Amino acid sequence: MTPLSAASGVENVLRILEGRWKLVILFHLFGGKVLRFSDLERAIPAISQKMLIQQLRQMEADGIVRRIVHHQVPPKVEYCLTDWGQALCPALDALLKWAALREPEA
Amino acid sequence: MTPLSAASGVENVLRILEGRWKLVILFHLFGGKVLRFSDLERAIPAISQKMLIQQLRQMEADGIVRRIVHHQVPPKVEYCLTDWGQALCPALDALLKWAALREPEA
DNA sequence: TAAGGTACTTACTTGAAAGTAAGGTTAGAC
DNA sequence: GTCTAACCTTACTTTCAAGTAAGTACCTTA
Repeated sequence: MTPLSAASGVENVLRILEGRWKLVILFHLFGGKVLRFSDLERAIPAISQKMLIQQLRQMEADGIVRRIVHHQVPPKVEYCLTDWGQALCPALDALLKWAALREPEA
Repeated sequence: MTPLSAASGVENVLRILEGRWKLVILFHLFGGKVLRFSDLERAIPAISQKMLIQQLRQMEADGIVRRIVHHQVPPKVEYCLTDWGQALCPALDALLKWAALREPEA
């Protein structure tokens, strides 16, 4: 395993997490929660509809979010994490623990 | 711990890793290696001097890289990871393991 | 004296991500 | 008949990281 291959493996992971709003969305869905589009809008007031859907679509394409459409009028669409998405939790925890290791600066 | 505070904790970590070249540099320095500026240039041929130094400076400011200046002519400057920087290794491993969990697509 | 090695700086350009604002579809409620 | 709710789409602008290219300082060696 060369430095470059290891780096690109991690880069692929970061690319999944890197959108401006993805982590916020992720943490709102952690724990098996199922939320409607409008629930997410309300939960994240600063996000625009365009960004919300853009991030959700990317996360869906990346396989961490599942989109459930109920064919109704008015529309009802729900979002939740896939199993793989849920499995991110411990890895993110490892990052937080690492951050906590930092020595307080002088 | 709200979804927003957890997300921003992780965002702070990602900000440290997010530069275009930081992970490559990081993996070149993992394992206690000490490299000169020119060693890194040679190890990462695609990087420009400007980017190399920019990323190194940011990593130094973030506390994951240590810069050692030897006052000589021609100049000699060495870079290595801080203890905290080394401690990133298991956390990045957790991300790689998560990536490996992904089910092969149908 | 001039050529070269090392570690930078500086000025300018480019491109992708994010933000802003407005429009579109559908069907039942009034 | 037009209003509203819910979930988007589209067009345009802004911002910021990254890329390119050239220059600088310093002493040494030929």
